[in-house]
Amino acid sequence: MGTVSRKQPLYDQLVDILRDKIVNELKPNDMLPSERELTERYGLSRTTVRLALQELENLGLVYRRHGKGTFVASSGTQATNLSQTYSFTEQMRRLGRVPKTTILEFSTIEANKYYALRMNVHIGDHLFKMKRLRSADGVPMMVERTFLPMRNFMALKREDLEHAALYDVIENVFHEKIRVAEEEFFASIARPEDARMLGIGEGAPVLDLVRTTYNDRNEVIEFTLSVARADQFKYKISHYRS
Amino acid sequence: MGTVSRKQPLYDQLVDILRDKIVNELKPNDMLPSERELTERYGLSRTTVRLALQELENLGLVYRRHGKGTFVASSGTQATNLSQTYSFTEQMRRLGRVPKTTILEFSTIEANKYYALRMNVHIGDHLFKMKRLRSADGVPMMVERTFLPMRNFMALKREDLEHAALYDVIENVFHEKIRVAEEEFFASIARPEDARMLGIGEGAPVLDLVRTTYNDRNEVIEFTLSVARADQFKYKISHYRS
DNA sequence: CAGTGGTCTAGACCACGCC
DNA sequence: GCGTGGTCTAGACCACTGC
Repeated sequence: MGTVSRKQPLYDQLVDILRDKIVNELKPNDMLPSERELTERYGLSRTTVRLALQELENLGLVYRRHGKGTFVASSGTQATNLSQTYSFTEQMRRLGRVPKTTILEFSTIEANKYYALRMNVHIGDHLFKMKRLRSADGVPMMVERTFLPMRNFMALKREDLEHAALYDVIENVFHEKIRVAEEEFFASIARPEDARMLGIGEGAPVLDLVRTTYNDRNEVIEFTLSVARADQFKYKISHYRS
Repeated sequence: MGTVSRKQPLYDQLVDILRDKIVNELKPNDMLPSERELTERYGLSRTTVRLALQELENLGLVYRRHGKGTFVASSGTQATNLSQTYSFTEQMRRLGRVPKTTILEFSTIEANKYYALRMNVHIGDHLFKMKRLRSADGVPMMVERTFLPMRNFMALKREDLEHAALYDVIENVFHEKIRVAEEEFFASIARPEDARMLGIGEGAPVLDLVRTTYNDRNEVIEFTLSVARADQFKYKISHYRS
């Protein structure tokens, strides 16, 4: 492929190249080069090019039209769009609020069947476990239970997290490159323990979130179960018709 | 492929075959036949088999593990990936469930300030208003309150919607081309009226959705407020680190 | 080691949109 | 007609898992 190395799959490298172009050079509804042109320009097979384009489509960055081409998706309106970022600290700063994180618990456990499956590790593998309360402008916003595989974060100490964002520690202290985070969420009602910490009533609506974060070798480096106050979190998504 | 016809792509037909097996014969964490075995059994190339498996993975029906195999995903509620969701009817069909829509109400109203703002029309403009109950396999799933601008759907009758999906009517009967749908959602708890219709308790968790649909001239052609059972809907998105 | 999914190639033909 | 994305083949080698 000439301009790229081989530590990542070729289609992933192409995703990065095109994502850069989309973000920095192109406008919504601009057309991308055709698949055959990308094939030629980067010396790839069409299969590989299409893999990359499909990933960009899954990410919502482009839409494809049979017979016409592949186009940059419109970013789908900003405002309270929480789907563009996944760091609580970053989100709150962007909204002009002052974030605060209180570490309620920090320990190590061994993965049971559930965690082994979700984090793609073996049963019995060691994990860091932490519980954190996140607030903004002094108002409790969400409770997070986070699990990290010890193999990647051997030297992690509670103090590391007292004054830095988790993602900063992951990237700057442990040099793990975060590539993608998958997030699932569904409505629920507050369990008593969570309700107390969030300052809401038992049975108040909450949004449950499950986040899995991968590094550039496709290993799970973070698994977090969050409970967020429903009155503080709203998501926004755009989908394109094909 | 022998056992199948050619009206659908081969990988889609394989999706149907495997989805049937998953739903009717297999249990969570059961292993599916290997890709090479499927290749041989159905006379397909591995590329086509992998396309089908990827679709099943996107639908949340299976998960894949490098070096081990492809397995049936657990959980009764399949995660619905927002970035590829279109209509309720299509979504349920893709999951192999039988969708049904009951029209509870059909009338016309004049837009008040709120609807005028959300739908980008003038106060007093005429709107169709309908309330629909959506079910899958006989289980109530969500209640939708939908508003359509009369200017685009003059001849719309209740009967049009009795046996066709709203989006089909919009596109095929009124020739409005849907370009994009924006969706906002947040956790809530069931209001008494909705709880009754959905067959859940008052105060049970629900997901509130607000959807705005645009045609290719960027006019709002649909505005819908939905209330979905939390135990039936789960959403999934991916974030990229840049 | 054998068996699994993951990546990749170099083609082919089909279906769609548009001039 | 021509350029676009959509489907599909028949291979190849790599990377991971588990015995």
